[in-house]
Amino acid sequence: MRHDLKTLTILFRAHKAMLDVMRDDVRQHGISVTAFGVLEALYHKGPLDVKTITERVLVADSSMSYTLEKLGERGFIVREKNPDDGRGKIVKLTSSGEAFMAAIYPAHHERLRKRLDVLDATDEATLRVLLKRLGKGA
Amino acid sequence: MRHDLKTLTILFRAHKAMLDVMRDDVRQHGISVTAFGVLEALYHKGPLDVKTITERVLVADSSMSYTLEKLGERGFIVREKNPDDGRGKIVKLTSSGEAFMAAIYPAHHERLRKRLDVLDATDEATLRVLLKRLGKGA
DNA sequence: GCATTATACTTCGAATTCGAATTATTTTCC
DNA sequence: GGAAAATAATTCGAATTCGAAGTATAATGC
Repeated sequence: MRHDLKTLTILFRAHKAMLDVMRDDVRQHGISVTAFGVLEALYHKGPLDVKTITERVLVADSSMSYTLEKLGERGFIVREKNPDDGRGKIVKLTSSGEAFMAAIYPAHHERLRKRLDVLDATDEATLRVLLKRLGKGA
Repeated sequence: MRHDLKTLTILFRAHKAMLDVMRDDVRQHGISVTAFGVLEALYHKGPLDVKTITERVLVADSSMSYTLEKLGERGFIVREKNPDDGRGKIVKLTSSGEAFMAAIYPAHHERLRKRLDVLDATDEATLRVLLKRLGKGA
């Protein structure tokens, strides 16, 4: 019990379960989970630089460039030079991207939230504490 | 606190943290996390059919075929027809695969286990219970 | 026992991922 | 104030991923 890695297996399984819900959901709208994550960040936080988005969405820098390119082609975002730091870019939702999220986000949120509701409020809070500790590492 | 999806963010972050530890570790041995997962299953459980491995390793069937092909090319596994079910195959470690795992597994295990040790035994047990509930879903 | 349906696995093509190298800009610090 | 190191983002090629379709075999039900 104390020195096996079963906890990891269970963590990965829970992650996969939630990821699959997300994937099934966003795929109907022709978008990847990563791309959705980008739109979601912008939808909730407003314009952000690429670095900040990447930190939130947890992919490699190069994957983020790819994803932003795709979202740009689709007309959901634009990238502008950051006036405060010439190295960076600011990413914004277009009105089309905004409309897209307004249309699909509520149902998406609802579906995931329902899934989380297998835990009561206390358990959910406990889970957060423990996972945070694990995520931070040493 | 009760109807946001922050718990998901934290879950994904913890998952990513552990995955990155795994990736850094196994990449030094020129192997992917998925391929390592296959070898690990076989190393601990003995010969298994493809379906069983896929359930443990959590990838699409087609990804498993790809991974097994690669592991075969590398001489770490063989696939044999399942005598009890003509549709299936039994996957076995070769002696080379066995030796590979014997060489690298202990340090890998140790590294991950250390990471889990940020939680004490009680917390780890609690985490398992909660994650299991989440993984099962409705 | 034969047709239907389900299951195990593979193949295929396209999308996404990563890591390493590159470019451009900013920060550090002497 | 200029060289060296750090940071932001992109490009590139290769590896891995997925989902859909295909093949082969087994189980089901009539």
